[in-house]
Amino acid sequence: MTDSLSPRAQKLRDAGHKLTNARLAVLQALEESGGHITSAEVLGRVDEIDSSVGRASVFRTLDLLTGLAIIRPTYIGTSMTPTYVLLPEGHHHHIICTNCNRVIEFDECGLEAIAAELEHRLGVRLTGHLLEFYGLCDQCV
Amino acid sequence: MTDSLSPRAQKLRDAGHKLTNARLAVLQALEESGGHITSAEVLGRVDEIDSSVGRASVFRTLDLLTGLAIIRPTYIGTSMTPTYVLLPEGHHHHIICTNCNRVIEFDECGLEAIAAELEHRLGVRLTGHLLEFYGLCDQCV
DNA sequence: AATGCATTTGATACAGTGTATCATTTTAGT
DNA sequence: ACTAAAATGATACACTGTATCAAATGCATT
Repeated sequence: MTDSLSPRAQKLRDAGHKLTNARLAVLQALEESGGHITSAEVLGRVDEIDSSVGRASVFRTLDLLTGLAIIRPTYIGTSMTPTYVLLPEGHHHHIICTNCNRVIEFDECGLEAIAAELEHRLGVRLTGHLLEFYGLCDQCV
Repeated sequence: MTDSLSPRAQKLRDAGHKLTNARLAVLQALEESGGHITSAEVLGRVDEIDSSVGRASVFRTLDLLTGLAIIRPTYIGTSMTPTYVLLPEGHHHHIICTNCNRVIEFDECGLEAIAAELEHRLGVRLTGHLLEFYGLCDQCV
């Protein structure tokens, strides 16, 4: 059967991973979430989608998707189990190897441009990136 | 006494917070760390600096420093207690209000330039930002 | 369609992190 | 020095993410 897969499911398969019920359920939960979702919410949604999916598989899948740059865990509000990064001048840029966790620092200039430049200069293979600004919204200033 | 304070300690005070032993110990631990450090390592270093500092104060201070954009928790490697962010095209940009945790999405263009533009257009007050790329380093490609 | 095998799974029990609570201490302005 | 407000430390707890491993499953091949 040549089922039409979601782009993300296709990406999973292309990377050599099996499309299991657990993984598809997590993907569905993420896609239905609107873009921002906690692990607790993923667990809840997945349980509704397929209650036979185990807790461990959900976390395993989230890690897998993170490694593929399909999702990225981030801190909204309070902190839990982080690696703290000093922001010397109010900002910081780095590449994290998703395989060996090495951190390679560099100076900022462009964005899409710098990605290509970094891939060429450092021999890295970039699959995604995240830019976050911090501060106060108009309701809180 | 007009002690010379570290820039970060000054920032803390300027924001209206008291300079306690616990906070100074955490700052020192962070500054001695080289820039990347886990909470467990902070706890260890702080214990060496001043063993009377309690566990709770360390976490409180880390949250405080995060709110001031002095540090920023991030995931290096595996995940713990995250808010998962979908990366539609392999990347994503947003502002997180450190007070009410609201997320405001926007499209990327510059970097320092876009920060100023966002402050003007959205009425937000930005104190810092973080740009992360994901992928494989040259040893792992 | 059936087979075979590496991958993945789910259940459980556990380790560790971050938090709530609150009486006591400390900071810093007067 | 005095004082009020802010912050602390100790403890006990809730909860998250993980290790383990026998059983199940995806999927390439026949």
